[in-house]
Amino acid sequence: MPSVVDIRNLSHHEGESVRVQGWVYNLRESGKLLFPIFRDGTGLVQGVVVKSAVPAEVFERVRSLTQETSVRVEGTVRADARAPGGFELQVSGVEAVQAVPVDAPYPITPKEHGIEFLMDHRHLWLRSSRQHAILGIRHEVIKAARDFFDDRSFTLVDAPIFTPAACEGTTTLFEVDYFDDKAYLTQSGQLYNEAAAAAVGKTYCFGPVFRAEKSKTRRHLTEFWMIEPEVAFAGLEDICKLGEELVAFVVDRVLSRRSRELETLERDPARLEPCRQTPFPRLVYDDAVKILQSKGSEIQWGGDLGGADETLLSQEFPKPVLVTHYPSQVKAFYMAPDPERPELALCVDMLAPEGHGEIIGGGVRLADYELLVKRIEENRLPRAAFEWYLDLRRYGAFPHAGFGMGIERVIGWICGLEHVRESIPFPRMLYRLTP
RNA sequence: UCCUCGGUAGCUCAAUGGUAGAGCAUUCGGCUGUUAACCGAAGGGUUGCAGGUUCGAGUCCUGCCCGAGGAGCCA
Repeated sequence: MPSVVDIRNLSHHEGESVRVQGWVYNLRESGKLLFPIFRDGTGLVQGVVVKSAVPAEVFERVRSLTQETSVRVEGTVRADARAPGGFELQVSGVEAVQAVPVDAPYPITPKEHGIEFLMDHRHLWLRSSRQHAILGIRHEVIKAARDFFDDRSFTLVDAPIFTPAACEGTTTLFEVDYFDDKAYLTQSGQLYNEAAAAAVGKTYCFGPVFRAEKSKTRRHLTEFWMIEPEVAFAGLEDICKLGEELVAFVVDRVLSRRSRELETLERDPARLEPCRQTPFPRLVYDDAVKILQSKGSEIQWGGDLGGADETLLSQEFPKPVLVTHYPSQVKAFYMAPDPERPELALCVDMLAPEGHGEIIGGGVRLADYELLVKRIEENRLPRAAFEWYLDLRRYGAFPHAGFGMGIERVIGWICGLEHVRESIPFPRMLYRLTP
């Protein structure tokens, strides 16, 4: 029996008899010729069946294959300029593992579909070449981000998903029953990262986070994945550098290893090319506000950047732009103040080009016990839930900084997606929980 | 939560208040190199739900449901 070969590797088996296992992608017919297209997750290959060259039953069996029927195919690999990709499979036999019934065909045809229909069939939509390419790039982005930290002696310390209290405001928390108590799904691993940093110096966590924001925009998910480094004794400049090096590293990896996927997505690599190199442009908040006002934004000093502001600003630069020193009032309670201008926070946001939004948010953490207690009270946060966090300021308080990078927005930017929902296999959004 | 747009065949969409249609998909027929093949034919409808106006409603009105885009919100 011929050995199983991945479609991606068929070109190395020219002239050999091989077996392919996968699914029927499409079937074209031309008189006494059949052109079934098979996919196996590694690629697509065109099969060829000539009626006069095979037993009638084999011809008939291929002819009756329905879209997405799972199959085992045997045939000979041959080079042919007329085949997409230059190689095709001269089919000698096919076995339908499960034939998709004629009266209940595969719903996603190789034609146009609306977003609602596609999202309802997300579990099947993933099989399409475009979604397949995005899955490949998502894998590469995650692998690259982890390699980046692993290669720099960061220790992965996983943060919990059930948490007793909010890292941020309480309005955006998903509450769940926890036996006789309440718990919340984490919004960030950040507070736990600070504990881990005191244990291992340089740490990161990577996992899903949850935000019950009733946001309905192309940049928002209620469940998304964040990679969050935290570095002991680091300052703002240290993590700005870390952030831009991370992003440049990820972009470089995708450009060098996933050019085929970018091509499938019709994403121009030239748009990403500059982002392989650091440094990235930097702006302090004061200047960002001035630029935005000169561009016609309504923003006033002291307010946070709106979605439109972020887009406007990002369009000024070919690379991601780092905005630092926001007013403390628009940032989280644990942000350290700038010693020179205490009304500002030592924080940084990185905005992706082309309006893909904030991809990194972080800063220097408040190390001072008294000030942290004051901030917790000012924000009306439940003190008891933060006692363990305050311990980090009682026992060897240390300056430290870190950030979180939202994986989906990075993928959305790199892939040039209209909406982040395509950057995660099964998006969770305001009005979508299935499939 | 608010604003805007939408819901008609499996899909994408048409249809002055007057017989509900096309393309694709499906099935059948034709074609020995197709490239989202092409050509011909057939089958396929509770027009999101409920009520109202009207001789007559896919179309107008009211309410509801679902979805999309955006806003607010969002380290």
